[in-house]
Amino acid sequence: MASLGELERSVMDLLWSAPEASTANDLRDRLALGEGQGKDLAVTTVLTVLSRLEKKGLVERERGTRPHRYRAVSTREDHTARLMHEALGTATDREAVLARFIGSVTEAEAATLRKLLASG
Amino acid sequence: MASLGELERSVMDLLWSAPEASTANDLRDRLALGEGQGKDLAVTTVLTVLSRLEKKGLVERERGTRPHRYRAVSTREDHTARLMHEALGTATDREAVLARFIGSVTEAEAATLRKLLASG
DNA sequence: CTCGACTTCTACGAAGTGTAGAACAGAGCG
DNA sequence: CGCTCTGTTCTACACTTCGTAGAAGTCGAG
Repeated sequence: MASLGELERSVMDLLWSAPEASTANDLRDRLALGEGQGKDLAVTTVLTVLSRLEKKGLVERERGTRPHRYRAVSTREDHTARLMHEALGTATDREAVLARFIGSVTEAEAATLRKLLASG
Repeated sequence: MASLGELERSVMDLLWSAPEASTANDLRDRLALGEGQGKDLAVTTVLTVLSRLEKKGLVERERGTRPHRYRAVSTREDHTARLMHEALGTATDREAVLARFIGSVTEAEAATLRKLLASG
C-alpha cells in the first residue's frame, strides 16, 4: 500500500519541497503554477487528495488553525528509503537482491555507499 | 507501473519458485494447495492473470506447445532489485536516500554490502 | 444571527484487479 | 469428416483506487 497516483505524487512533491506546512488553497495555487497552463483544480480536489494522503500516513495536518495546515510526515528521502527497504523485505534471498542492486548502481553511488558503510 | 495485485503476486511467487515453465492448470493446482482450503480458482482466472502479467512484461509463454507453458521473465531477485533501483531513481538527492537506506539495514546486510562493494 | 471561508460528504468516471462464463480453436477418435 | 475434449481467448461484472468536483455542513467574524 504505497503507490501514489499522479496528483497525489504532485502534492507530495510540493509538501516535500517546502518544509513549512501549507494550506489547501496554497497548494492549489502552486499546483496551477507548476503544471503550467490548464491545471486549475478545484480546492475540494486538493482537499480530497490531502485526506487520502493523510489516511495513507504520508501527510498530517494541524486541525487547530482555521485553514488547516498540511505537512509531509517524513522527508522525501525517508519515504524513498522506506520504499526501498520494503521492496527488499519482500525477498527471501536478500543477499542476492543486494548483489543485483549494487550491480545496477552508478560508480558515484557505489562510492557513497562505501563511505557510508565505512563510517557507520 | 509495477504494482501487483494479491493473486498476481501469488502467481509470480510460484513462477519464481520453480525455474521450469508451468501450465495454467499446474499453477491452478499449486495455488489451491498453497492457500490451504477454499482457494479453488477457475483455470480461466489463472489464465487471465497470466495474460495480464505477460502484458506487464513479467511473464513470457511458449505458444508452440499445446498447453502453453509460462515462465517468469526475470528472477525474483532481479525484479526486487529493479524495484529498489526504480525507487531510488525517483529521488533528487540520491545520497541522502542511500544514507537513510543504509541506516535501516541490518548489520548482516551491511556486511554483505561491504563485501560486494569491495570486490566490485 | 448571518455571511463567507473552509471542511466534510457524496458522487461519478476511468483504470486496475479478482473472478469466471461464453465463445472459439485445434487434436484425436469414431 | 464431423464430434468431443482440452485449452485459449473474449467478454463481463463487481470492487477498489484515483482524479475530479458539487452539495452540504461548520465555525469564526461582524
